[in-house]
Amino acid sequence: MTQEKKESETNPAGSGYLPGLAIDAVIFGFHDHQLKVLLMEYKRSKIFALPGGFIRNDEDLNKAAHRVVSERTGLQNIYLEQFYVFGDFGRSDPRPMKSIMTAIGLKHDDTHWLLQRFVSVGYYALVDFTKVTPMPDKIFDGCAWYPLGEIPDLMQDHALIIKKALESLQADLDRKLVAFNLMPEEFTMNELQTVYETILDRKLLRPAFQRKILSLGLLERVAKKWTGGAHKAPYLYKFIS
Amino acid sequence: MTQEKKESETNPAGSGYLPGLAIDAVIFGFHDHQLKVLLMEYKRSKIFALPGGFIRNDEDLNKAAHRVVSERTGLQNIYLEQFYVFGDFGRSDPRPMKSIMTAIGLKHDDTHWLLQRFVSVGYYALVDFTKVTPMPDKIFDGCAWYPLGEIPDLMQDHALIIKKALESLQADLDRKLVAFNLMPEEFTMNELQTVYETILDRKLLRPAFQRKILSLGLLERVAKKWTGGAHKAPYLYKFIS
DNA sequence: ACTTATTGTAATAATTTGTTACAATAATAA
DNA sequence: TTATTATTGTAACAAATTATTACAATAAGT
Repeated sequence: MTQEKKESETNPAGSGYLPGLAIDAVIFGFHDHQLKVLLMEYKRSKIFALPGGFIRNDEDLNKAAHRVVSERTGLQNIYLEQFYVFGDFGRSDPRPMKSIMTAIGLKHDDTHWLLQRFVSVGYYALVDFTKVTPMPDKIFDGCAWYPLGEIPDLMQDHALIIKKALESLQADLDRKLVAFNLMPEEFTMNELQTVYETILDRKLLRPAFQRKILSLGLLERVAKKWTGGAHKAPYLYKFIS
Repeated sequence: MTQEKKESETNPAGSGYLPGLAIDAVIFGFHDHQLKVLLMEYKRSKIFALPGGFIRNDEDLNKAAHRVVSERTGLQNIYLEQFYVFGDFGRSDPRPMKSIMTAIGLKHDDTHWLLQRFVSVGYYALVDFTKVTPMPDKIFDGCAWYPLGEIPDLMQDHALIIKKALESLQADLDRKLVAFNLMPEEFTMNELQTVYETILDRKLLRPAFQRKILSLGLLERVAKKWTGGAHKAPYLYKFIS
């Protein structure tokens, strides 16, 4: 099965996939007190890009997005949110892709489907950093986490896509309950607060935060966590419902 | 110019337009104490649909959406918001379109581009009802307003698209300042409150609403309005910024 | 003038959010 | 063992926001 599909991803006409339509995924993880995103790299030419993919002729768009994110993270059942469609005429600069295709020895002329105009549906994903195994694909031989403050130059409009994804995440933060998807199974209140503060890019007051979060009734106290620090041990919480 | 474009919209291959990608617009207006949407009707077979269109090869997606909405309303500079992409495999039932094409004598077989799978980008528009001149298109010979409570059966997943559009509008209502786009130049506080109540589908308290809206500092008092009613005359306001 | 309906806003109550304060630890050092 | 230190959990209070009640100010009609 995968053989055939991968074939069609590199054939010149792109048969088997919806033409002109792509998915770009901004996969957020939290680690080391930072928000990070998963980026693909074509190492030879140091070209960076968001994880992306195409939609099969018989595949739901949202299913395709889940597939793309699963293929890069190794995870199933990921929290995914459509946030914007990037459809400007000028967004598809074919040059970086062209130089990659030349470098990997993929035969192509200017009519190769990967070099045409693409409209791209932007999704953001929230994942438990500790569970992810970054996986390269056919075209990009690197796949790794980059802190939001240290994003390298990206292909096409991918920097804008990340910016819009972050803005959407910030807006969704209290309307939905998205932040929990970034946490491991068990976490302290302080860790959760740090995630909120990092996403919103501002400090929150500890007592107010704790009161607000606990009042949602979504957290269950698991046990105390001995951190080894010279102070009272915090509770561990886990998400219920 | 328009001649050529209209030609390409009905030719069997759909040349000149991005393949497989469409725009559906939920155009909201407010009139007679009701939220209404603009619907297209093919009168012979009583088939109803949302106003929609396609994206030209050299056209920005958002520009295309503005064009689509302008063509149906006669208005320029419309408030438009992308809200969701509808991309399920099963959403494109070709039968209604087929029967219309037969009825209008458009030659086609099953490979005609209008009968293929489409992914559709959903936009909602907010317009001043009193300024709109509903305009039919090549395929649908009717274009008229329908109150949200009296929407007829619609093609494909267009009922779902309206539902999602309304949910997005509700969510955007206080984060952005969208409601003003539904108002005429000058309006009373009561009229504005009715719009809010209709969108949110719940009653609001008059003093709280007035205080909140005025505290935004976006409204200017114009003059009193003599309604002819046996009571104090309300102020008229207009939107400043 | 008196009545009625509705407006604009003041006054008060309830709720939510922001801030300060402090007792309860877990480790380390005296 | 007993301070000392850092951090946690939460109470207590303050400020701000939002909800509710109340009422004077009209614009007609009676």
